[in-house]
Amino acid sequence: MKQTQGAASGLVRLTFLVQNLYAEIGRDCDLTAAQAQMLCSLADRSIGMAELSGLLCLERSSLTGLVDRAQQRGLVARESDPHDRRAVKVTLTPEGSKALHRFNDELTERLDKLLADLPTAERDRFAKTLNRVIAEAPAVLGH
Amino acid sequence: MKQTQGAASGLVRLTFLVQNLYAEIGRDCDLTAAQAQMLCSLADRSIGMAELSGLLCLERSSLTGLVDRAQQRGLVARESDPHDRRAVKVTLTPEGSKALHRFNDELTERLDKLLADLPTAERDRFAKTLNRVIAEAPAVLGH
DNA sequence: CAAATTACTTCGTGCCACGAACAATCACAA
DNA sequence: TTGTGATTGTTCGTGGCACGAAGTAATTTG
Repeated sequence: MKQTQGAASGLVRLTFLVQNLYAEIGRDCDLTAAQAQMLCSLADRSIGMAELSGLLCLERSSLTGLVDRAQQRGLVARESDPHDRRAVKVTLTPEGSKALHRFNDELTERLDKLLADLPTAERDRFAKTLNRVIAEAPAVLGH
Repeated sequence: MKQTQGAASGLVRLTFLVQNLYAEIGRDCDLTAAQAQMLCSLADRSIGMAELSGLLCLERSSLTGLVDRAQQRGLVARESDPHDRRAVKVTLTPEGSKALHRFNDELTERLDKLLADLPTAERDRFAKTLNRVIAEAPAVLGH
C-alpha cells in the first residue's frame, strides 16, 4: 500500500479540494465559480471580450453569456471603446469590486489556514515550486 | 512588482491550469470533467449512490443525472443490491474502464511532463508537502 | 404495526460551455 | 476609393451540470 502518492496524483486531489472551496465561498458571496474567476481578471483594469476570453480559456460565445449574467447582477459593465466601435470593454462596477474583495479575502483566509500548519521553510519551498511549475505550464500544457 | 506569489495564490492558479487540462483531455476521450471524476471513484469497486455523492461532494439529485448520462453512454451500469432493495450500486462497464484508463494515462503523462523539469529532490519534497496539505484539508475546509 | 429514516428519483430552474452562423467594423491593398 | 479579408462581439440551438423541493419505495425502529 502506497503511503505517499506521487506529485501528479496529489495535484489532482488538491485541485478537487480547491475547486470545492471555490464553489463554497462563491455560494456565500452569491458568485458562481465562473463569475469569481472573471472578476479576478478584471481586478485592476478593463479588458476587451477577446482578451478576456483568452485569459479565461473560454470561447467568445461562452463569455458573452457570462458577462450578460454578471452585468444583470450589477457586477460588471460594458463600455464602448472610442478607438474601435466593434470593441467592448468589460469593467468592474463598484459592487463587483466589493464582491471580488469579499471573495478574495475569504479565499485567501481559508487557503492560508490550510497552509498554516506548514513550517515556514516548507511553505516557502512549496510556494517556490508552485511558481516554478506554473511558469512552465504554458509550454507543457499548450494553449 | 511581486516576483514570487504566495502559496495560496499559486494554488489557485495551478488549480485553474489543472482544471483546464482536465477538460482538454476529457474532450479527447469524450468524457466530461464530472464523468472523469466519477469514473476515478469507481476504479476499483462498485459504490452506492449515497456514498458516491459524498465522495464527489454532490447532491444526490445531481448524481442521478450524472449516472444517467454515463449509463446512456455505456460507461457505467446500475446494479441492484441483494441486501437492500432500495440501494443501487454503480459499476464501471468494460468500456467505462477503458475510457478511465485512457483518461488517466493521458492525465498522468501530461502532469508528469509538467513536473519533469523539477529536480528529483524538489519533486519529492513537493509531493510530500502536497500530501500533507491534503491530509489536513478535511479539518480545515469542512465538509 | 405505525412512524421515522434511508436510498434514490423526478421535476423545475438556472448556469455554463460549445460551435455555427451572422452583423458590424476595421485594416489594407489594388 | 473600393473591395477583400480579418477581427470583434452577438445570437441561437444543444447538451451537460448542479441545486432544492417533493415524491416513492424499502428498511428500521419503537
